[in-house]
Amino acid sequence: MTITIKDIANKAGISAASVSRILTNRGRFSEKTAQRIRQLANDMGYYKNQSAADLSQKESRVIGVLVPTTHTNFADEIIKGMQNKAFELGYELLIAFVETNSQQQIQTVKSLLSRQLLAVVMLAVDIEDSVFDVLTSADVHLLSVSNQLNNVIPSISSDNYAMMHTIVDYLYDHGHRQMALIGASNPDPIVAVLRRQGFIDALADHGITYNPDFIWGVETAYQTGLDAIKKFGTPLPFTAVIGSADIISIGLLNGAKDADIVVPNDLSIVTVDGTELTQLTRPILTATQQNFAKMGELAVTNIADQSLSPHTVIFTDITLNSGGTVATIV
Amino acid sequence: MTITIKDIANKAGISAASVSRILTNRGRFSEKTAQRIRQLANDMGYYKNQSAADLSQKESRVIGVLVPTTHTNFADEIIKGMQNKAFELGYELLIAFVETNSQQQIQTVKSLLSRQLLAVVMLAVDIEDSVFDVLTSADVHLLSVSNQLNNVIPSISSDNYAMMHTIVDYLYDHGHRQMALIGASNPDPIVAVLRRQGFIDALADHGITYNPDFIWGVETAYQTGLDAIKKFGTPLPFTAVIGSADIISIGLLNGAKDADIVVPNDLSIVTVDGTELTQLTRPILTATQQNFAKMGELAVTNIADQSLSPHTVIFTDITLNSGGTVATIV
DNA sequence: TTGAAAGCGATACCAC
DNA sequence: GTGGTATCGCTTTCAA
Repeated sequence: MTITIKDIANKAGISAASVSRILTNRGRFSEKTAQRIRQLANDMGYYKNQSAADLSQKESRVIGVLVPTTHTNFADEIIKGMQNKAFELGYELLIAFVETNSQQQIQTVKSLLSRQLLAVVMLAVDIEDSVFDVLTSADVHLLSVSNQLNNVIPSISSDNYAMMHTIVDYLYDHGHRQMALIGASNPDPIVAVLRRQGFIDALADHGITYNPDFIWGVETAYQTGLDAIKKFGTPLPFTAVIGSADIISIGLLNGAKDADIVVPNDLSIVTVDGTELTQLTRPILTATQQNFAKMGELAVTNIADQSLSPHTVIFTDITLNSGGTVATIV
Repeated sequence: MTITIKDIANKAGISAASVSRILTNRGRFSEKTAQRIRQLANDMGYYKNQSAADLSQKESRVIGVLVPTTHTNFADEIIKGMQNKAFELGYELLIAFVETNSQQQIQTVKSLLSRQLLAVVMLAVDIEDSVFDVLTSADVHLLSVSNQLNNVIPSISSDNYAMMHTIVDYLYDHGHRQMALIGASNPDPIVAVLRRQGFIDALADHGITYNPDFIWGVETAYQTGLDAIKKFGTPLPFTAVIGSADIISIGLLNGAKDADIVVPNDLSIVTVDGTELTQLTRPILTATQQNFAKMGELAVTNIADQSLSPHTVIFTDITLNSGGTVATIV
């Protein structure tokens, strides 16, 4: 049988109410009995029944997190950031992985919503409409991290539009004039739209008319990078390429290797994300690193602050880490 | 205000008890009213308050999962396996990431235990003793996945001892006589012990006396692989090396590249784990692939079956996937 | 087949 | 400071 505050109260000869006050550090009580009770609770191996606590309290301190199972290796970093902040501020994280399988997705989300949650954070999740409806119809706060959903729900992400300017400027400064963008051709997530537009506009700022053929690739996948090299053939019609995710860029790098294209001499690569993966390649990938841990922290602090409106858009900083995949063209 | 079964009951003109029976599919009720109630619940946007349900039921269907934040990229695969099975059998997963920071670890585990859990599954977690005590003193079922903890708690993993035989045999058949094992020198996790012993015994089976120097490296980290190559210098005193995790093997591969050691001609590499990472290298890593998804599924089914004793040890299959990192020596 | 009522464990309000 | 008590939402006997 599990131990309840009542058990503790009985043994200590005081009321359950007092035990509750002491164990939660709320209201008034004498430090003397408090000591005794805390000791007793510990000795008896007491664990709060959180379900009971949740039930009797109106406000919940649990934040649901939806993580896509499609292996985005930065999800861990965001979660880590969230977890640290949550720990610090006394919140709890309830993490749920969502499959692409929509049937299961709805099920998962519904079971999430069955816990009274303070908010639900979606990590780069490309939610299906049906699931999104479920989410919005339930009245929890929603927050999207690393994916912008303009004016629908608040979001925390990098400034994807500006990021492309940073990259294009960098490549331009290194003498590149012909550039491609791989893996951001989805019509769907706003991130892709912003990156495309940023890419095009940044080129225009340098007086370069973009070549629509050079924006290619839909899936955020290793294969997309491999395929891109195959598609454009040798010699490549551009001198630099931007991979819209680390995993894509690794595909580009290996695809180039397979086709005897030497990086960076024959092809320069800049990747977006800058996770640990970028350190595993030879040469090391030059990357615009997103601050995922910060996104996670901000997610929690903003939820705690209640400072979110559907129009809230928060950007975290990005850093350009130069590796060995960009050559200067003379 | 949130909608409760009482609200539904009122609107439908029946009792809350009936609504509960219908919505949980328990006990008797007429299918006719059931239809009506289900429809109504849906229309009203009802979500079960799981806390209340948990509180009133003795038995829980929630499985806690402890995942180490130290990026082991196979944790995802195990979780995916668990999640699929859990979904199928009607269980819920409560995933908690645990930091190496012990203070936080205890906190996290305690908050896990505050939910009444059916069981706690530890994924390759190297639990600190203090945390382990907390876990065992609370009366939940414990299960270790991908890490054996002989005779203390039940476990599901690969047969690490046999796996080393498979690898050594494979390398021996390819003509190798001098082999090293990198990243399994920890005294601590039993997995490391088993791998070392398997390695030594497998060599002995081929009449090879092992060289203690050739078992080296403690951390399961990229850097361990890099360092190993540096430590042994050129030319390497062995022709083949076994990396005790994919990330280590990638370190070995890049370390070799940096030292102008050609893989596989100058050095053969076999990696343990066989995650997607192995596909990202050039050459592709030859790997003994563990069946992580299966481990996850078995974890859930065995918890469901209640068939676990502290001495239970379940092995899943391993496959040797030949890539391009093993050469035949003549 | 359905309803009334008694919990489940913790919290919070209100007296004392 | 401390103790009684209603309450949260759901499940589950037990009667009807």
